[in-house]
Amino acid sequence: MLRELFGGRPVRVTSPQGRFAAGASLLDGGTVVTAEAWGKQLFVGFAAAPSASVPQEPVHWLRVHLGLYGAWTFAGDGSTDVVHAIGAPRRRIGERDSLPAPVPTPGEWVPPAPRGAVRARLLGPHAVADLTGPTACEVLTPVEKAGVEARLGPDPIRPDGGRASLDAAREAFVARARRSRVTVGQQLMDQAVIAGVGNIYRAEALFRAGVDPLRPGRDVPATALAAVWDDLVVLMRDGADTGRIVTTRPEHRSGPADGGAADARRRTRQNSDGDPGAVPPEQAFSVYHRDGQPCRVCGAPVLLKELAGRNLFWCGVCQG
DNA sequence: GCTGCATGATGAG
DNA sequence: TCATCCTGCAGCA
Repeated sequence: MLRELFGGRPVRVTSPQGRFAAGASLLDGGTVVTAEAWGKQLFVGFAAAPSASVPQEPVHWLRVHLGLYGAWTFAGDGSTDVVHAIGAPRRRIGERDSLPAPVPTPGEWVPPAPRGAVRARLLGPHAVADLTGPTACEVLTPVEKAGVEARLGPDPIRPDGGRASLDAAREAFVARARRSRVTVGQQLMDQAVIAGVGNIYRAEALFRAGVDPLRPGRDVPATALAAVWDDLVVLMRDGADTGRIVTTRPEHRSGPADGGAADARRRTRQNSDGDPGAVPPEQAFSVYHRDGQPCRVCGAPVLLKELAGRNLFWCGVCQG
């Protein structure tokens, strides 16, 4: 999307909040030539100057990691149809903040003032992207970027998994997880083991595979780990497509009487919540944030335990 | 107005 | 294992 919004033309890069001022000045006036993701990291490639014919190799890479509360919010003149936000904003520019209505004459579009603590702002002729609250926002050289990527595990969303092939990526994940007696629950959160999995996918993928998250990685059968990988390939790509995480199987989604529905809505808001066609938020997860409620499959109460500083949710029966 | 919480990661001890 | 970084918002007074 950043490519669509800003690609090919010089982009103004600023740091309204000020904490990214030095990096912004390095990028300001450059051209976005590519944007790619590896796990939770976003890399935006900037070429120094626009050029009509010569293919542009990035000289700077903007590395962004949203972390827990980082978010992108987007606004534009309406000439490009984009989502309003990515990440953890409880607001959407297009909803509450209400953008200036699409201007009939795009040339006169004026970007809205930055709202909140905007670390970085990318501004093109027709659109603006504001970054708030990231864990990481820095400018890297191509060599530094390669160094970051070398430390990341395979990524189920990437077409080749970030390895020679998707099969090779799966094998790398399985072998790495079975190398250690660290619990598989912790390993799924380790970006060097597998990139891109967070607390939701960790809990949900292990539930779907019937794997006990507290089991040491080396004791989990390779077939089970391979199944977890294959499942994550489907789940995470679907999530990337829809901008929304849904991990329940249709037959396990309960009706409106589902306990804790309001609670689930409050605790994890996602894109397109409220969309009549979408799976309602209180039915999107099997175990995540469902502690104390009955397992959708067996009825046993969903368990909660703090593991390495993060909440782990699982069913002690289905994942026993 | 204040407090606590959140889909993360890092560094000290 | 803990503190710390960072931000916005729901839930409270």
